[in-house]
Amino acid sequence: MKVSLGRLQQQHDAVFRENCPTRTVLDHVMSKWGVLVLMNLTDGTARWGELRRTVEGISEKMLASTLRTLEADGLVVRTAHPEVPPRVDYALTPRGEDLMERMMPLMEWIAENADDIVARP
Amino acid sequence: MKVSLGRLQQQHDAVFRENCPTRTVLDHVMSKWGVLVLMNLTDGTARWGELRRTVEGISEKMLASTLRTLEADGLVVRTAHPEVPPRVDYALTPRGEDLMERMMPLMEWIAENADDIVARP
DNA sequence: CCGAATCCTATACGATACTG
DNA sequence: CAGTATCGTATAGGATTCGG
Repeated sequence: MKVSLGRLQQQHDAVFRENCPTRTVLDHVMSKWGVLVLMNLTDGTARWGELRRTVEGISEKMLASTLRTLEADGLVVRTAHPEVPPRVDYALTPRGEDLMERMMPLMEWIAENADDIVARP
Repeated sequence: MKVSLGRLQQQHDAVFRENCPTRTVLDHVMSKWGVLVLMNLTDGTARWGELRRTVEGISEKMLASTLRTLEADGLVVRTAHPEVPPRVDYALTPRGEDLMERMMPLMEWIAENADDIVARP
């Protein structure tokens, strides 16, 4: 079966040019930690420490940096509660949820096929 | 709207554990160059030099390494023609096409929203 | 509890040159 | 044409400490 590029095909040239904004978004969203953080927000709001534990292996530095990037992109929203001790939680924005709707089928496929792919001869 | 993790939800813990094969596949497939190479194979076979030009900005080293990884994962197949001068082309395997069917909607969304995301205040 | 700041390391990546 | 080999750099990323 042939998958068509459709209107992604730009002229008859490179698909995403070097300074195309798509490259930037791609690097944010498809980054090592970006995907995992987004995934862990698909089932609702999560606190900082929660993400820290749930996204196994992430360092505080990378969590902070990833969240800031995603927030700047308008995919994630940060809410700080004026309490002591401080409580901050993160959630997907509508745009973030929109994105994740397209990403979930992909993630499911990867989850289903990962064992086969990694364990090949 | 709420997007559910469905059967991706493993127990009630981390979504993809640290040594989960999914992490590996994720790093291959969602890598900076992996996506772009795969994209450029969705509309059919391409030769090495073709990819080199089409995937704008990729170095020979990264193209080679990316292709080898994707081939090892069984997502891309390499065909060398015994000619002079040599001709080699790359194409998606059935598994690769299967993957790209899930990835295309995501890429289309990103392409459509990239400008908005990058140009925010 | 939620981060920011600092320091340090590994490796991803690019540029170039070379070969069957 | 289709790569491999080598070298050098930039950046991602980890570990730790500190502050609000």
